[in-house]
Amino acid sequence: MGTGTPATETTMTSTRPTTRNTWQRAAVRDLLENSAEFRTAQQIHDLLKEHGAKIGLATVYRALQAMSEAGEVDVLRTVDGEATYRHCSSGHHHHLVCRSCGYSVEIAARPVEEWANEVAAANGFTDVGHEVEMFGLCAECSKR
Amino acid sequence: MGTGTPATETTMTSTRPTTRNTWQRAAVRDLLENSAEFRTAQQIHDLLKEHGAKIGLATVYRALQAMSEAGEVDVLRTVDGEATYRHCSSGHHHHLVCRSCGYSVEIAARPVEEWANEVAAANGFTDVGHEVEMFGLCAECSKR
DNA sequence: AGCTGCATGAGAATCATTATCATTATGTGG
DNA sequence: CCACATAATGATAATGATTCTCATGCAGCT
Ligand SMILES: [Zn+2]
Ligand SMILES: [Zn+2]
Ligand SMILES: [Zn+2]
Ligand SMILES: [Zn+2]
Repeated sequence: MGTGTPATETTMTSTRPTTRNTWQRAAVRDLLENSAEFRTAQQIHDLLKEHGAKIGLATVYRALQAMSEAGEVDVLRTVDGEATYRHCSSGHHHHLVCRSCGYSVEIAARPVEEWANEVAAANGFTDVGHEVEMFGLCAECSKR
Repeated sequence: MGTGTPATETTMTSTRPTTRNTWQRAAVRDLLENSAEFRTAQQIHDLLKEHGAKIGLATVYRALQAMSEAGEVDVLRTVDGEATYRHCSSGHHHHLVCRSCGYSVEIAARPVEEWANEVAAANGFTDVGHEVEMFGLCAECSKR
């Protein structure tokens, strides 16, 4: 996987990622950083509006896209294909998600990582990645 | 949630799922059983038409939906949320999929199953299931 | 303050999937 | 073999999420 490098060089002044700081993106980021649940773009949009933010839906989508490309958020698909986003710690990890309330826990899976690589190699595959997600009922939701 | 139970009882004769055998469904089933790749509904539709079958796209979707509910095929989502289908052996298993040609291999993961259960229990989760899929380049596609 | 260009927002446009609904044909029973 | 009840089909409209368009706005810099 290559790293996207914007090549907008004019002279030799600034080589910044040319990404601007708008309150809209900050709002999306803040909301995600204060939630332990996976949410859809539309849910996020609704929540922001409830908080009085006058932000467009397209902007939310763009912010989420940018953040996911930057590795700031993880994306999961619901059974019917909807994308859900959650702020996540950097680095490789997986999730244990409550299928009732959306609460999720990040989990490391050292043994699985190795197993995955072995299986891949044994089948002649290269450049292999994997997706491991677990769904269940959290302790809270189990008490019902 | 909940299990859909067709309640079309007339007298007390047959409680069959009242599912009819049409050549269209047979065609979809046949095509899938002769392929080791995950395909989208539209790809399947195209392939069928190329084979001279005069079948509607909606019918393909319905056939796939029925088959997946019956556990005859597995469904995977591409990164952009498209559903792909493949005929699969019955029983729990996972996949190693080529992200270039779609070729895939079924894999058992005994160790992973146990690991998953442990992690789930350790976090107080119940009724836990998991999704484990691996994506890479198959031996063939790697030679390029 | 003045510029430049990415970002925003409202709505149109896509695209996959589902719903309609009139028509066809499967499975059954006579 | 024929008639019937009805699930299945197919052409098309509808839905819903995500992306694109483009005129206007604003962040970053001089
Ligand atoms: Zn919960
Ligand atoms: Zn991993
Ligand atoms: Zn391949
Ligand atoms: Zn498993």
